[in-house]
Amino acid sequence: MLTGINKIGDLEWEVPIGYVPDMRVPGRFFLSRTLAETLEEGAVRQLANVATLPGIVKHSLAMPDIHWGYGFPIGGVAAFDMTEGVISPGGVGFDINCGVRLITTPLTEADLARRKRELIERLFDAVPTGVGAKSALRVSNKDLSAVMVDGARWAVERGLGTEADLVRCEGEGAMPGADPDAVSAKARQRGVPQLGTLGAGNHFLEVQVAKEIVDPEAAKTFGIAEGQVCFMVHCGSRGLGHQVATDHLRTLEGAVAKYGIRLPDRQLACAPLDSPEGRAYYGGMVCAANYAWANRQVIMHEARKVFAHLFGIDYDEMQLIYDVAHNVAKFERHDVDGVSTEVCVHRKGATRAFGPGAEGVPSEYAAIGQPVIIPGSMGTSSYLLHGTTAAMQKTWGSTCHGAGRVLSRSKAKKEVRGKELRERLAGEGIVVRAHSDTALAEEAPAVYKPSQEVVRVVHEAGLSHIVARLEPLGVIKG
DNA sequence: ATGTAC
Repeated sequence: MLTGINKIGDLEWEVPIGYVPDMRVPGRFFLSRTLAETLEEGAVRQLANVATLPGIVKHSLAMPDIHWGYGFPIGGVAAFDMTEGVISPGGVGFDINCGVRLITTPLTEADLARRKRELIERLFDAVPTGVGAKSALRVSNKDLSAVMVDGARWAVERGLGTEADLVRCEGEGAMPGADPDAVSAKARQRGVPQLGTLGAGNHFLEVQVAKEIVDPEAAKTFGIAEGQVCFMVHCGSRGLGHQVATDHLRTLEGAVAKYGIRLPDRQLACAPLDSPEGRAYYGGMVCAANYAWANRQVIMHEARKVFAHLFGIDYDEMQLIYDVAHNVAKFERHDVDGVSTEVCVHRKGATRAFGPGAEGVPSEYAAIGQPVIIPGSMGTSSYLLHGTTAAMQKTWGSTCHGAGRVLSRSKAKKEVRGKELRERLAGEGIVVRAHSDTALAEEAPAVYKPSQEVVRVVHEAGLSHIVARLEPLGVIKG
């Protein structure tokens, strides 16, 4: 699996120039021997292919949850310079701004005890789930334009959250540069009825307990303590983001020839950052990213109401720790050979992990670094970490995003029985609520790389440091 | 991930 790849550190590997033709920079990825057993040769080739793109700076990177994706590998990170560089939907993913947020409650596991099943049922009723899920919100086309520009703020201004929530979102829950004109009527049509819906696949809303505090100082700063019940929301931009990606891929496939870009794989369709096509994709992508932040904000609001009603606690006692994007391209300033330089960082299945003092980290967290939230697969631990200076130096301030899939959905359906899985998890005290047992089978823990191993690698490689481990108590899924 | 296929 690692033929032609050089080991350059305990957990660090280099894909040399020449691994595929026309590489401009080497590839680098972070992986343990254990994870190397499931490394796909195709994903490494994709990492190398990304290194052929114009304007790529330093390295084509991948995190330990690397696996095969559309064009770029999932777990991939790549930065492009502002003059020669390109922007590529394949480097972001179809689910633009898929991401995670983590919220604390004042409850303990004992407080939930007999009402856990009821809580999960109420959450399942309050948050629409499933592929075609429709929202209870009535969003007009004009509202949608505002959502695409203002992101999470749109929801907060309508009473679906607090100002404090916004400070605790990456980029305060919105990115600049939204261009609603770069979002097609079809994308709008898909987005209007879906704001505040969870979706399907690996998306979830999970009730968890902070089982283990690894870094007490950081935990205190983030406001989380051992034994505390939390909940986590993992979802993205739904049909709107998917449509934005699909629409712009088509125009960018045309742009590749227009700008004379040679690609080893047409799935790497891209355009210069400073081109009409590249700017249009960026503007549309930002709209979808902002929609996703509003989406997670609305879902958190609905879940807070359920907790407040069921347990008689105050809305404000449920504090957002942070919200991270793990599928997005952003303009950021980073050190390039000792010079602070603006680059376009693509993170596809990778989480920003800015370290202490970095610009963009909320002031209350500045001494620690930003919170990094890594969801586990169903029934396995999730992790709260913090960003590091090493990540700033090695990976454009990036770390992993979770457990990569190792078994396809079709294989999972053949090998796992959803009903048995649900019963087994119930035996472990984990209440699962979904529309179908088939949907559960596709998301069985066995079809994912072990998240604790992925997290161990980023922790030991210094790309982010573990603050707390969270165990699932109950989960709602599509 | 996704009105799970143009």
